[in-house]
Amino acid sequence: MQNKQIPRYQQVKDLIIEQIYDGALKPLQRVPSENQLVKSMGVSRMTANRALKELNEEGYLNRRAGVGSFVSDFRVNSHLFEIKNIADEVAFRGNKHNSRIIKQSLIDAPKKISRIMNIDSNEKIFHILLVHYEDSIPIQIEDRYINRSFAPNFLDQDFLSITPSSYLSGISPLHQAEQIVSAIIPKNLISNLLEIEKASPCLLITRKTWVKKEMITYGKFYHPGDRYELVGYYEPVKSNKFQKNNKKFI
Amino acid sequence: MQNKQIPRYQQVKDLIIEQIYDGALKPLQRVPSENQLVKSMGVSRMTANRALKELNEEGYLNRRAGVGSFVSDFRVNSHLFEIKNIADEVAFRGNKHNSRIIKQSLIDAPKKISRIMNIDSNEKIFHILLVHYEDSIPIQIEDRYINRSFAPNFLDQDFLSITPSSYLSGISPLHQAEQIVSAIIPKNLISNLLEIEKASPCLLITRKTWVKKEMITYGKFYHPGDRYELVGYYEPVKSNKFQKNNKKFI
DNA sequence: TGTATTAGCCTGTATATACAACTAAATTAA
DNA sequence: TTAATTTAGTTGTATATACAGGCTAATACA
Repeated sequence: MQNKQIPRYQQVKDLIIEQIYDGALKPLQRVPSENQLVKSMGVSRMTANRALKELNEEGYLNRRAGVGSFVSDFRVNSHLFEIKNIADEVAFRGNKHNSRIIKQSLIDAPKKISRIMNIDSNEKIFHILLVHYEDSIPIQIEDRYINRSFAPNFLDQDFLSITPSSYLSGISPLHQAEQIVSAIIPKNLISNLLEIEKASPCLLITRKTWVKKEMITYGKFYHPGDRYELVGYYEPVKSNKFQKNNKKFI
Repeated sequence: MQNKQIPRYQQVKDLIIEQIYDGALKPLQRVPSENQLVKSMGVSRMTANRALKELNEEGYLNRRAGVGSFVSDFRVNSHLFEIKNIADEVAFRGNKHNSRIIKQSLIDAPKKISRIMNIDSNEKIFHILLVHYEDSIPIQIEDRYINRSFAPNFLDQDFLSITPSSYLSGISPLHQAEQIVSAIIPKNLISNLLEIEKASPCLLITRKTWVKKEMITYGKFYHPGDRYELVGYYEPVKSNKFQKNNKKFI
Protein backbone atom coordinates (compact mmCIF):
# COMPACT_ATOMS: atom_id res chain seq x y z
CA MET A 1 0.00 0.00 0.00
CA GLN A 2 2.93 2.27 0.42
CA ASN A 3 3.18 1.92 -3.33
CA LYS A 4 1.29 5.17 -3.47
CA GLN A 5 3.83 6.92 -1.30
CA ILE A 6 6.63 6.38 -3.76
CA PRO A 7 6.46 8.95 -6.55
CA ARG A 8 5.99 7.51 -9.99
CA TYR A 9 9.16 9.05 -11.36
CA GLN A 10 10.99 7.29 -8.54
CA GLN A 11 9.37 4.00 -9.43
CA VAL A 12 10.63 4.39 -12.97
CA LYS A 13 14.09 5.20 -11.69
CA ASP A 14 14.12 2.25 -9.33
CA LEU A 15 13.10 -0.12 -12.08
CA ILE A 16 15.94 0.97 -14.33
CA ILE A 17 18.50 1.00 -11.53
CA GLU A 18 17.39 -2.49 -10.58
CA GLN A 19 17.94 -3.72 -14.11
CA ILE A 20 21.38 -2.14 -14.22
CA TYR A 21 22.46 -3.85 -11.01
CA ASP A 22 20.94 -7.13 -12.15
CA GLY A 23 22.85 -7.01 -15.39
CA ALA A 24 19.69 -6.94 -17.46
CA LEU A 25 20.90 -3.56 -18.69
CA LYS A 26 24.58 -3.62 -19.46
CA PRO A 27 27.03 -0.73 -19.96
CA LEU A 28 26.51 1.19 -23.21
CA GLN A 29 23.21 -0.55 -23.76
CA ARG A 30 20.18 1.48 -24.76
CA VAL A 31 17.45 2.04 -22.20
CA PRO A 32 13.79 2.64 -23.12
CA SER A 33 13.09 6.06 -24.54
CA GLU A 34 10.72 8.45 -22.84
CA ASN A 35 7.90 7.56 -25.18
CA GLN A 36 8.46 3.87 -24.68
CA LEU A 37 8.23 4.38 -20.94
CA VAL A 38 5.00 6.29 -21.47
CA LYS A 39 3.53 3.21 -23.06
CA SER A 40 5.11 0.50 -20.94
CA MET A 41 4.67 2.15 -17.55
CA GLY A 42 1.61 4.25 -18.14
CA VAL A 43 3.20 7.50 -17.04
CA SER A 44 3.25 10.81 -18.80
CA ARG A 45 6.25 11.76 -20.86
CA MET A 46 7.21 14.46 -18.35
CA THR A 47 7.61 12.00 -15.51
CA ALA A 48 9.50 9.60 -17.76
CA ASN A 49 11.66 12.58 -18.66
CA ARG A 50 12.24 13.40 -15.02
CA ALA A 51 13.28 9.84 -14.25
CA LEU A 52 15.78 9.59 -17.11
CA LYS A 53 17.01 13.13 -16.53
CA GLU A 54 17.82 12.42 -12.90
CA LEU A 55 19.43 9.09 -13.72
CA ASN A 56 21.59 11.00 -16.14
CA GLU A 57 22.56 13.55 -13.49
CA GLU A 58 23.36 10.76 -11.08
CA GLY A 59 25.69 9.15 -13.56
CA TYR A 60 23.73 6.01 -14.29
CA LEU A 61 22.87 7.03 -17.84
CA ASN A 62 24.23 9.07 -20.69
CA ARG A 63 21.67 10.88 -22.77
CA ARG A 64 22.06 12.47 -26.17
CA ALA A 65 19.39 14.56 -27.80
CA GLY A 66 18.31 12.99 -31.02
CA VAL A 67 19.87 9.66 -30.17
CA GLY A 68 18.74 8.10 -26.93
CA SER A 69 19.66 7.16 -23.39
CA PHE A 70 22.34 4.63 -22.63
CA VAL A 71 23.74 2.94 -19.56
CA SER A 72 27.01 4.51 -18.43
CA ASP A 73 30.21 2.59 -18.80
CA PHE A 74 31.08 2.10 -15.17
CA ARG A 75 34.28 0.35 -16.15
CA VAL A 76 35.72 3.72 -17.14
CA ASN A 77 34.04 6.17 -14.83
CA SER A 78 32.19 5.21 -11.73
CA HIS A 79 28.99 7.10 -11.19
CA LEU A 80 30.41 7.53 -7.72
CA PHE A 81 32.59 10.01 -9.46
CA GLU A 82 35.55 9.96 -7.12
CA ILE A 83 36.24 6.33 -7.77
CA LYS A 84 38.20 6.25 -10.95
CA ASN A 85 40.24 3.70 -12.72
CA ILE A 86 43.92 4.48 -12.29
CA ALA A 87 44.82 3.18 -15.73
CA ASP A 88 42.46 5.73 -17.27
CA GLU A 89 43.86 8.48 -15.09
CA VAL A 90 47.32 7.70 -16.34
CA ALA A 91 46.14 7.50 -19.93
CA PHE A 92 44.34 10.80 -19.47
CA ARG A 93 47.67 12.40 -18.67
CA GLY A 94 49.12 10.89 -21.81
CA ASN A 95 51.34 8.46 -19.98
CA LYS A 96 51.76 4.74 -20.09
CA HIS A 97 50.26 2.57 -17.42
CA ASN A 98 51.35 -0.89 -16.52
CA SER A 99 51.32 -2.97 -13.41
CA ARG A 100 53.05 -5.79 -11.62
CA ILE A 101 51.17 -8.45 -9.78
CA ILE A 102 52.68 -9.42 -6.46
CA LYS A 103 49.86 -11.63 -5.25
CA GLN A 104 46.58 -12.86 -6.63
CA SER A 105 45.09 -15.61 -4.56
CA LEU A 106 42.22 -17.08 -2.61
CA ILE A 107 43.02 -17.04 1.06
CA ASP A 108 41.46 -17.59 4.43
CA ALA A 109 40.06 -14.25 5.42
CA PRO A 110 42.25 -12.57 8.01
CA LYS A 111 40.30 -11.96 11.17
CA LYS A 112 40.53 -8.21 10.82
CA ILE A 113 39.26 -8.30 7.24
CA SER A 114 36.39 -10.68 7.92
CA ARG A 115 35.28 -8.39 10.72
CA ILE A 116 35.45 -5.28 8.58
CA MET A 117 33.70 -6.89 5.64
CA ASN A 118 31.22 -8.68 7.85
CA ILE A 119 31.82 -12.17 6.46
CA ASP A 120 32.21 -15.46 8.22
CA SER A 121 35.64 -15.93 9.75
CA ASN A 122 36.25 -19.32 8.09
CA GLU A 123 35.20 -17.96 4.73
CA LYS A 124 37.70 -17.68 1.91
CA ILE A 125 38.31 -14.40 0.23
CA PHE A 126 40.25 -13.10 -2.76
CA HIS A 127 43.30 -11.02 -2.17
CA ILE A 128 45.34 -9.06 -4.65
CA LEU A 129 48.47 -7.03 -4.20
CA LEU A 130 49.86 -5.14 -7.13
CA VAL A 131 51.90 -2.13 -8.07
CA HIS A 132 50.71 0.40 -10.62
CA TYR A 133 53.29 2.24 -12.67
CA GLU A 134 53.09 5.43 -14.66
CA ASP A 135 55.83 5.53 -17.26
CA SER A 136 57.59 2.82 -15.26
CA ILE A 137 57.50 4.80 -12.03
CA PRO A 138 55.46 3.34 -9.17
CA ILE A 139 52.49 5.51 -8.25
CA GLN A 140 50.15 3.18 -6.45
CA ILE A 141 50.11 -0.02 -4.47
CA GLU A 142 46.77 -1.72 -4.47
CA ASP A 143 46.20 -4.04 -1.54
CA ARG A 144 42.69 -5.29 -1.87
CA TYR A 145 40.27 -7.92 -0.59
CA ILE A 146 37.31 -8.97 -2.71
CA ASN A 147 34.16 -10.74 -1.66
CA ARG A 148 34.24 -14.17 -3.23
CA SER A 149 30.56 -14.38 -4.11
CA PHE A 150 30.65 -11.13 -6.01
CA ALA A 151 33.41 -12.08 -8.41
CA PRO A 152 33.74 -15.86 -8.49
CA ASN A 153 36.09 -15.82 -11.48
CA PHE A 154 38.48 -13.36 -9.93
CA LEU A 155 41.49 -15.64 -10.06
CA ASP A 156 41.12 -16.24 -13.80
CA GLN A 157 41.48 -12.58 -14.66
CA ASP A 158 44.60 -11.14 -16.19
CA PHE A 159 45.10 -7.96 -14.22
CA LEU A 160 47.95 -6.88 -16.41
CA SER A 161 45.50 -6.07 -19.19
CA ILE A 162 42.62 -4.82 -17.08
CA THR A 163 42.77 -3.28 -13.61
CA PRO A 164 40.87 -4.87 -10.76
CA SER A 165 38.76 -1.72 -10.42
CA SER A 166 37.74 -1.87 -14.03
CA TYR A 167 37.00 -5.57 -13.86
CA LEU A 168 34.91 -5.23 -10.73
CA SER A 169 33.00 -2.24 -12.06
CA GLY A 170 32.16 -4.27 -15.13
CA ILE A 171 30.34 -6.82 -13.00
CA SER A 172 28.08 -4.25 -11.41
CA PRO A 173 28.20 -0.56 -10.61
CA LEU A 174 28.69 0.51 -7.03
CA HIS A 175 25.95 1.42 -4.65
CA GLN A 176 28.07 3.06 -2.03
CA ALA A 177 31.67 3.84 -1.34
CA GLU A 178 33.66 5.16 1.55
CA GLN A 179 37.08 6.60 1.11
CA ILE A 180 39.40 7.67 3.87
CA VAL A 181 42.52 9.64 3.08
CA SER A 182 45.37 9.80 5.52
CA ALA A 183 49.07 10.51 5.64
CA ILE A 184 51.38 7.80 6.90
CA ILE A 185 54.91 6.54 6.94
CA PRO A 186 54.62 3.15 5.26
CA LYS A 187 56.12 -0.14 6.29
CA ASN A 188 59.18 -1.47 4.54
CA LEU A 189 57.30 -3.69 2.14
CA ILE A 190 55.34 -0.73 0.83
CA SER A 191 58.23 1.68 0.60
CA ASN A 192 60.28 -0.94 -1.20
CA LEU A 193 57.58 -1.59 -3.75
CA LEU A 194 57.02 2.14 -4.24
CA GLU A 195 60.78 2.60 -4.54
CA ILE A 196 60.86 5.45 -2.04
CA GLU A 197 62.96 6.25 1.00
CA LYS A 198 62.04 4.48 4.20
CA ALA A 199 60.87 7.52 6.17
CA SER A 200 59.11 9.35 3.37
CA PRO A 201 55.39 10.00 3.63
CA CYS A 202 52.59 8.32 1.72
CA LEU A 203 49.02 9.10 0.94
CA LEU A 204 46.95 6.17 2.08
CA ILE A 205 43.47 5.79 0.72
CA THR A 206 41.34 3.20 2.45
CA ARG A 207 38.32 2.36 0.40
CA LYS A 208 35.25 0.29 1.05
CA THR A 209 32.68 -0.38 -1.63
CA TRP A 210 29.20 -1.78 -1.46
CA VAL A 211 26.75 -3.23 -3.92
CA LYS A 212 23.24 -3.69 -2.58
CA LYS A 213 24.21 -3.23 1.06
CA GLU A 214 26.90 -5.89 0.76
CA MET A 215 30.52 -4.88 1.09
CA ILE A 216 32.26 -5.99 -2.07
CA THR A 217 35.80 -4.83 -1.62
CA TYR A 218 38.05 -3.44 1.05
CA GLY A 219 41.31 -2.02 -0.09
CA LYS A 220 44.27 0.10 0.84
CA PHE A 221 45.89 2.23 -1.83
CA TYR A 222 49.32 3.65 -1.13
CA HIS A 223 50.71 6.58 -3.08
CA PRO A 224 54.17 8.10 -2.74
CA GLY A 225 53.75 11.48 -1.13
CA ASP A 226 56.28 13.19 -3.31
CA ARG A 227 54.76 12.24 -6.62
CA TYR A 228 51.06 11.86 -6.11
CA GLU A 229 48.29 14.24 -5.13
CA LEU A 230 44.56 14.10 -4.88
CA VAL A 231 43.11 16.94 -6.87
CA GLY A 232 39.55 18.05 -6.42
CA TYR A 233 38.05 20.81 -8.50
CA TYR A 234 34.65 22.10 -7.62
CA GLU A 235 32.05 24.32 -9.11
CA PRO A 236 28.37 24.26 -8.39
CA VAL A 237 27.02 24.35 -11.92
CA LYS A 238 27.81 21.10 -13.59
CA SER A 239 29.12 17.76 -12.45
CA ASN A 240 31.50 18.10 -9.54
CA LYS A 241 33.98 15.69 -10.94
CA PHE A 242 36.76 14.57 -8.76
CA GLN A 243 40.15 13.89 -10.20
CA LYS A 244 43.15 12.16 -8.89
CA ASN A 245 46.33 13.46 -10.36
CA ASN A 246 49.91 12.90 -9.63
CA LYS A 247 52.48 15.56 -10.10
CA LYS A 248 54.42 15.52 -13.26
CA PHE A 249 57.41 13.86 -11.63
CA ILE A 250 59.09 17.13 -10.83
CA MET B 1 19.80 37.99 -29.32
CA GLN B 2 21.44 34.98 -27.80
CA ASN B 3 18.97 35.70 -25.05
CA LYS B 4 16.83 33.16 -26.77
CA GLN B 5 19.49 30.49 -26.54
CA ILE B 6 19.51 30.55 -22.77
CA PRO B 7 16.63 28.49 -21.40
CA ARG B 8 14.15 30.40 -19.32
CA TYR B 9 14.65 28.23 -16.27
CA GLN B 10 18.34 29.06 -16.51
CA GLN B 11 17.59 32.76 -16.73
CA VAL B 12 15.60 32.50 -13.53
CA LYS B 13 18.45 30.61 -11.88
CA ASP B 14 21.03 33.13 -13.05
CA LEU B 15 19.00 36.01 -11.73
CA ILE B 16 18.75 34.50 -8.28
CA ILE B 17 22.39 33.43 -8.20
CA GLU B 18 23.36 36.95 -9.23
CA GLN B 19 21.42 38.41 -6.37
CA ILE B 20 23.00 36.00 -3.93
CA TYR B 21 26.51 36.93 -5.01
CA ASP B 22 25.62 40.61 -5.00
CA GLY B 23 24.33 40.40 -1.47
CA ALA B 24 20.84 41.43 -2.50
CA LEU B 25 19.74 38.05 -1.21
CA LYS B 26 21.41 37.21 2.06
CA PRO B 27 21.72 33.88 3.86
CA LEU B 28 18.48 32.60 5.37
CA GLN B 29 16.52 35.23 3.48
CA ARG B 30 13.38 34.23 1.62
CA VAL B 31 13.47 34.10 -2.16
CA PRO B 32 10.39 34.63 -4.35
CA SER B 33 7.98 31.73 -4.38
CA GLU B 34 7.19 29.86 -7.54
CA ASN B 35 3.96 31.75 -8.02
CA GLN B 36 5.67 35.07 -7.47
CA LEU B 37 8.18 34.16 -10.15
CA VAL B 38 5.31 33.26 -12.44
CA LYS B 39 4.05 36.83 -12.13
CA SER B 40 7.34 38.70 -12.00
CA MET B 41 9.15 36.83 -14.73
CA GLY B 42 6.29 35.70 -16.90
CA VAL B 43 7.19 32.03 -16.80
CA SER B 44 5.01 29.08 -16.02
CA ARG B 45 5.03 27.63 -12.56
CA MET B 46 6.75 24.49 -13.81
CA THR B 47 9.79 26.37 -15.06
CA ALA B 48 9.91 28.42 -11.89
CA ASN B 49 9.75 25.12 -10.05
CA ARG B 50 12.59 23.72 -12.09
CA ALA B 51 14.77 26.75 -11.39
CA LEU B 52 14.22 26.67 -7.64
CA LYS B 53 14.45 22.89 -7.52
CA GLU B 54 17.84 22.88 -9.20
CA LEU B 55 19.11 25.72 -7.06
CA ASN B 56 18.09 23.64 -4.09
CA GLU B 57 19.96 20.60 -5.42
CA GLU B 58 23.02 22.73 -6.07
CA GLY B 59 23.02 23.96 -2.51
CA TYR B 60 22.14 27.58 -3.11
CA LEU B 61 18.70 27.32 -1.57
CA ASN B 62 16.84 25.38 1.07
CA ARG B 63 13.24 24.60 0.29
CA ARG B 64 10.50 23.42 2.61
CA ALA B 65 7.08 22.36 1.43
CA GLY B 66 4.43 24.55 2.92
CA VAL B 67 6.91 27.22 3.94
CA GLY B 68 9.07 28.58 1.16
CA SER B 69 12.54 28.78 -0.36
CA PHE B 70 15.43 30.37 1.46
CA VAL B 71 19.03 31.21 0.71
CA SER B 72 21.44 28.69 2.23
CA ASP B 73 23.66 29.72 5.06
CA PHE B 74 27.02 29.48 3.37
CA ARG B 75 28.74 30.40 6.61
CA VAL B 76 27.94 26.95 7.91
CA ASN B 77 27.97 24.76 4.83
CA SER B 78 29.43 25.79 1.54
CA HIS B 79 27.39 24.80 -1.46
CA LEU B 80 30.73 23.55 -2.72
CA PHE B 81 30.05 20.86 -0.24
CA GLU B 82 33.61 19.75 0.35
CA ILE B 83 34.58 23.07 1.82
CA LYS B 84 33.40 23.00 5.35
CA ASN B 85 34.00 25.09 8.36
CA ILE B 86 36.32 23.28 10.74
CA ALA B 87 34.62 24.72 13.80
CA ASP B 88 31.37 23.14 12.71
CA GLU B 89 33.09 19.86 11.99
CA VAL B 90 34.43 19.81 15.49
CA ALA B 91 31.09 20.80 16.96
CA PHE B 92 29.44 18.08 14.90
CA ARG B 93 31.62 15.55 16.65
CA GLY B 94 30.55 16.99 19.96
CA ASN B 95 33.91 18.45 20.76
CA LYS B 96 35.11 21.90 21.63
CA HIS B 97 36.81 24.03 19.05
CA ASN B 98 39.08 26.93 19.72
CA SER B 99 41.97 28.51 17.96
CA ARG B 100 45.13 30.49 18.48
CA ILE B 101 46.10 33.30 16.19
CA ILE B 102 49.78 33.39 15.32
CA LYS B 103 49.60 36.12 12.69
CA GLN B 104 46.91 38.36 11.30
CA SER B 105 48.35 41.12 9.18
CA LEU B 106 48.49 43.08 5.95
CA ILE B 107 51.72 42.34 4.17
CA ASP B 108 53.47 42.84 0.87
CA ALA B 109 52.45 39.91 -1.25
CA PRO B 110 55.25 37.38 -1.49
CA LYS B 111 56.28 36.92 -5.09
CA LYS B 112 55.11 33.34 -5.18
CA ILE B 113 51.70 34.23 -3.78
CA SER B 114 51.13 37.19 -6.08
CA ARG B 115 51.93 34.97 -9.02
CA ILE B 116 49.57 32.23 -7.90
CA MET B 117 46.76 34.61 -7.10
CA ASN B 118 47.41 36.73 -10.16
CA ILE B 119 47.68 40.05 -8.35
CA ASP B 120 50.17 42.86 -8.78
CA SER B 121 53.50 42.15 -7.12
CA ASN B 122 53.55 45.43 -5.17
CA GLU B 123 50.02 44.87 -3.96
CA LYS B 124 49.32 44.31 -0.30
CA ILE B 125 47.53 41.22 0.84
CA PHE B 126 46.09 39.83 4.04
CA HIS B 127 47.80 36.93 5.70
CA ILE B 128 46.62 34.83 8.57
CA LEU B 129 48.29 31.98 10.39
CA LEU B 130 46.40 30.18 13.06
CA VAL B 131 46.11 26.87 14.84
CA HIS B 132 42.78 25.10 15.26
CA TYR B 133 42.29 22.92 18.31
CA GLU B 134 39.80 20.21 19.02
CA ASP B 135 39.47 19.69 22.76
CA SER B 136 42.78 21.53 23.12
CA ILE B 137 44.58 19.23 20.71
CA PRO B 138 45.90 20.83 17.52
CA ILE B 139 44.22 19.44 14.42
CA GLN B 140 44.81 22.07 11.78
CA ILE B 141 47.15 24.86 10.89
CA GLU B 142 45.62 27.41 8.59
CA ASP B 143 48.12 29.41 6.58
CA ARG B 144 46.08 31.59 4.30
CA TYR B 145 46.29 34.59 2.00
CA ILE B 146 43.23 36.68 1.30
CA ASN B 147 42.61 39.08 -1.52
CA ARG B 148 42.42 42.55 -0.01
CA SER B 149 39.61 43.88 -2.18
CA PHE B 150 37.34 41.00 -1.29
CA ALA B 151 37.47 41.45 2.45
CA PRO B 152 38.65 44.99 3.25
CA ASN B 153 37.80 44.68 6.94
CA PHE B 154 39.71 41.47 7.40
CA LEU B 155 42.05 42.86 10.06
CA ASP B 156 39.20 44.00 12.27
CA GLN B 157 37.75 40.55 12.62
CA ASP B 158 38.10 38.51 15.76
CA PHE B 159 39.01 35.09 14.47
CA LEU B 160 38.78 33.55 17.89
CA SER B 161 35.00 33.82 17.76
CA ILE B 162 34.51 33.15 14.04
CA THR B 163 36.76 31.16 11.73
CA PRO B 164 38.21 32.85 8.65
CA SER B 165 36.32 30.38 6.45
CA SER B 166 33.04 31.26 8.06
CA TYR B 167 33.74 34.97 7.86
CA LEU B 168 34.74 34.82 4.20
CA SER B 169 31.76 32.66 3.26
CA GLY B 170 29.51 35.21 4.88
CA ILE B 171 30.72 37.89 2.47
CA SER B 172 29.83 35.85 -0.56
CA PRO B 173 29.47 32.18 -1.47
CA LEU B 174 32.17 30.59 -3.55
CA HIS B 175 32.08 30.16 -7.28
CA GLN B 176 34.89 27.67 -7.61
CA ALA B 177 37.35 25.85 -5.46
CA GLU B 178 40.35 23.68 -6.02
CA GLN B 179 41.69 21.41 -3.35
CA ILE B 180 44.86 19.40 -3.54
CA VAL B 181 45.61 16.77 -0.93
CA SER B 182 49.12 15.53 -0.41
CA ALA B 183 51.25 13.81 2.21
CA ILE B 184 54.32 15.61 3.47
CA ILE B 185 56.82 15.83 6.26
CA PRO B 186 56.29 19.35 7.55
CA LYS B 187 58.88 21.95 8.43
CA ASN B 188 59.75 22.60 12.05
CA LEU B 189 57.44 25.55 12.45
CA ILE B 190 54.48 23.44 11.47
CA SER B 191 55.37 20.36 13.48
CA ASN B 192 55.98 22.54 16.52
CA LEU B 193 52.60 24.22 16.22
CA LEU B 194 50.89 20.89 15.65
CA GLU B 195 52.81 19.45 18.60
CA ILE B 196 53.94 16.40 16.68
CA GLU B 197 57.26 14.66 16.19
CA LYS B 198 59.60 16.19 13.65
CA ALA B 199 59.53 13.37 11.10
CA SER B 200 55.88 12.48 11.36
CA PRO B 201 53.68 12.84 8.32
CA CYS B 202 51.03 15.45 7.67
CA LEU B 203 48.07 15.77 5.39
CA LEU B 204 48.48 19.00 3.48
CA ILE B 205 45.44 20.49 1.80
CA THR B 206 46.18 23.32 -0.58
CA ARG B 207 43.06 25.22 -1.41
CA LYS B 208 42.26 27.94 -3.86
CA THR B 209 38.88 29.62 -3.95
CA TRP B 210 37.30 31.92 -6.49
CA VAL B 211 34.36 34.25 -6.54
CA LYS B 212 33.38 35.49 -9.98
CA LYS B 213 36.56 34.34 -11.69
CA GLU B 214 38.70 36.16 -9.14
CA MET B 215 40.87 34.18 -6.78
CA ILE B 216 39.84 35.15 -3.29
CA THR B 217 42.00 33.01 -1.08
CA TYR B 218 44.97 30.74 -1.30
CA GLY B 219 45.70 28.63 1.70
CA LYS B 220 47.59 25.70 3.05
CA PHE B 221 45.98 23.55 5.72
CA TYR B 222 48.18 21.16 7.66
CA HIS B 223 46.75 18.23 9.58
CA PRO B 224 48.66 15.80 11.78
CA GLY B 225 48.71 12.48 9.98
CA ASP B 226 48.11 10.41 13.05
CA ARG B 227 44.98 12.17 14.19
CA TYR B 228 43.25 13.48 11.13
CA GLU B 229 41.68 11.86 8.10
CA LEU B 230 39.66 12.99 5.17
CA VAL B 231 36.53 10.94 5.00
CA GLY B 232 34.41 10.81 1.91
CA TYR B 233 31.19 8.86 1.82
CA TYR B 234 29.46 8.44 -1.48
CA GLU B 235 26.17 7.26 -2.72
CA PRO B 236 24.47 8.22 -5.93
CA VAL B 237 21.01 8.96 -4.63
CA LYS B 238 21.11 12.12 -2.65
CA SER B 239 23.68 14.78 -2.04
CA ASN B 240 27.19 13.39 -2.17
CA LYS B 241 28.29 15.17 0.91
CA PHE B 242 31.95 15.21 1.68
CA GLN B 243 33.09 15.14 5.23
CA LYS B 244 36.34 15.81 6.87
CA ASN B 245 36.76 13.90 10.05
CA ASN B 246 39.60 13.33 12.35
CA LYS B 247 40.02 10.15 14.22
CA LYS B 248 38.78 10.05 17.72
CA PHE B 249 42.25 10.57 19.14
CA ILE B 250 42.96 6.92 19.43
C1' DT C 1 -9.40 33.28 27.06
C1' DG C 2 -8.20 29.15 25.08
C1' DT C 3 -8.95 25.72 21.54
C1' DA C 4 -10.30 23.90 17.30
C1' DT C 5 -11.13 24.89 12.55
C1' DT C 6 -10.43 26.98 8.39
C1' DA C 7 -8.33 29.57 4.76
C1' DG C 8 -4.49 30.55 2.18
C1' DC C 9 0.02 30.03 0.54
C1' DC C 10 3.77 27.04 -0.18
C1' DT C 11 6.22 23.04 -2.41
C1' DG C 12 5.84 18.27 -4.60
C1' DT C 13 4.06 15.58 -7.98
C1' DA C 14 1.55 14.31 -12.25
C1' DT C 15 -0.59 14.86 -16.76
C1' DA C 16 -1.44 16.48 -21.47
C1' DT C 17 0.27 19.13 -24.94
C1' DA C 18 3.39 21.61 -27.85
C1' DC C 19 7.34 23.07 -30.33
C1' DA C 20 12.39 23.17 -31.05
C1' DA C 21 16.71 21.02 -31.91
C1' DC C 22 19.34 17.16 -32.78
C1' DT C 23 20.62 12.71 -35.05
C1' DA C 24 20.62 8.76 -37.97
C1' DA C 25 18.72 6.48 -41.53
C1' DA C 26 15.92 6.29 -45.48
C1' DT C 27 14.68 8.51 -49.57
C1' DT C 28 15.09 11.38 -53.44
C1' DA C 29 17.45 14.08 -56.82
C1' DA C 30 21.47 15.17 -59.52
C1' DT D 1 27.32 6.73 -57.55
C1' DT D 2 27.05 10.75 -54.97
C1' DA D 3 24.94 14.45 -52.79
C1' DA D 4 21.06 16.68 -50.97
C1' DT D 5 16.70 16.17 -48.79
C1' DT D 6 13.22 14.19 -46.16
C1' DT D 7 11.49 11.49 -42.43
C1' DA D 8 11.04 9.49 -38.08
C1' DG D 9 12.52 9.08 -33.49
C1' DT D 10 14.92 11.13 -29.77
C1' DT D 11 15.87 14.54 -26.03
C1' DG D 12 15.22 19.50 -24.33
C1' DT D 13 12.30 22.99 -23.09
C1' DA D 14 7.92 25.40 -22.02
C1' DT D 15 3.09 25.96 -20.79
C1' DA D 16 -1.41 25.25 -18.52
C1' DT D 17 -3.66 22.67 -15.33
C1' DA D 18 -4.61 19.82 -11.38
C1' DC D 19 -4.47 17.72 -6.96
C1' DA D 20 -2.04 16.31 -2.67
C1' DG D 21 0.21 17.52 1.39
C1' DG D 22 2.81 20.61 4.60
C1' DC D 23 2.70 24.75 7.23
C1' DT D 24 1.12 29.22 9.20
C1' DA D 25 -1.89 32.50 10.54
C1' DA D 26 -6.39 34.15 10.71
C1' DT D 27 -10.90 32.95 12.10
C1' DA D 28 -14.64 30.86 14.45
C1' DC D 29 -16.18 28.52 18.27
C1' DA D 30 -16.67 27.03 23.05
